[in-house]
Amino acid sequence: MGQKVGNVTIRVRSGEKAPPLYLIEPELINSIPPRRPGLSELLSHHFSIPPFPERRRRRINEVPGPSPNPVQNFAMEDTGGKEMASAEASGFSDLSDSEFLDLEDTQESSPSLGKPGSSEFPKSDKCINLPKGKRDLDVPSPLERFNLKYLYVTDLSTQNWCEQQMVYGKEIPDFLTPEKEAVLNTGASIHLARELEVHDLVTVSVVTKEDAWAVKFLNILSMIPTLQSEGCIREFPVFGEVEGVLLVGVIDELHYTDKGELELAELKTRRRPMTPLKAQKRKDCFQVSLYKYIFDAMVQGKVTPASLIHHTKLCPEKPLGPSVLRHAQQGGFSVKSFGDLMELVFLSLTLSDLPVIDILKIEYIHQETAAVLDTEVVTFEEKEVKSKMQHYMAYWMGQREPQGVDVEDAWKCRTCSYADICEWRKCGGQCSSTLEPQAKRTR
DNA sequence: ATTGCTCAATGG
Repeated sequence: MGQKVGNVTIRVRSGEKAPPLYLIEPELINSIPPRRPGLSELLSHHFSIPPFPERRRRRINEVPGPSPNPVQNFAMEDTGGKEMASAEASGFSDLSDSEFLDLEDTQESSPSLGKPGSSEFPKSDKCINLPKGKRDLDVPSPLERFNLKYLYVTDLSTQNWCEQQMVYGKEIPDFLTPEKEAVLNTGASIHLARELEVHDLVTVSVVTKEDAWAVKFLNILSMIPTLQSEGCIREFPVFGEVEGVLLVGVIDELHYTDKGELELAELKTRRRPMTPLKAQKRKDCFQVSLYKYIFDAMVQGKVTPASLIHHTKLCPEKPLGPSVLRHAQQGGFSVKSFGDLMELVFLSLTLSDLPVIDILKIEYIHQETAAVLDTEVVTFEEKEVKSKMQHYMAYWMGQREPQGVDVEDAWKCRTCSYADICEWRKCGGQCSSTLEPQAKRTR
């Protein structure tokens, strides 16, 4: 059950000596160029580059599945796994509570991140009278119901597309048509190829959650200097508290422009050579806006180790696993515990003279031809983004029921796996069965 | 789906 042993990927700058072990789906192997040329060249080869035998690996946790993986197998340290499991099961352990006493710092230093009243994390069952949002305390919030300690950025952008669909996706595993799956795989493959243009990937076996996060931290530590020396970095991890909920994500690409502005570039690949619809753009704009919001908070010191620990229930004292430790030392970081590394990341983020993100750019390209279909430069509207986030988080905190799409967006249901069972649709879209008749839309 | 019950994203 709880054994989370697995592998995660670490980003290694090109030119390192560590023999790169690429984590690639077998079917993606052909898409990996031998000398990492640009995307267009890659695509022109129609994914027919000879495979690299040593790269034959799947991307992530290889464990489950009928056929035993030839490559991996992390020695499964049961102790680690079970410790975690029990810690998680208890939800809010007294132990972790005691470590959050200095959370005031977080709050004080983060006026814009997390709203004022957000110190009211569900403190065990002590929050008998939660005034806000008239939430029924007998009913667990969606966050609790799904056992989520944090959300992904893409959870929120999916929520922007259709909240009801996102909810169904959490409840029921999505059923994808082969066509849809192929589109997603191609998209993932293109993104992977682009990532490999700027760095190699190496596997690191992890035993604990702390290890997995440590790898994320190592990636941040190695990417910041690259970025600051005018390099382009891809797949930069971000995390931070937003409206009382921890949001976790990965920025596609960051680089400085000729003018010295820090630009976020998000690539969206499309099956058909059409410009994206408004709804698609709206969702993608929201996604990159969230990235900026979180990244800015990180470099401004508003994302503290304490807040991360608070949400994730990670244990700073936990020693790093051998594999992770090896890579840390290889990177020149003299750290022993997970907490050490976390502090180092905090310092690196805040003391590297990283600016906030100046430009948000989204590029839509055709999967088959790599033709640019559209380029969107997003204006970051903080107020708007924030109010959207509040709206979405209100659902997660159990302060309101989920909503489906508005009538004019009903076309989205055409490709939705849950259309047949969708309660929102059954109610004719606007009426929400259990809610007061507030058919007014908020968007 | 690939795999989750947390190592996010892939697209419509």
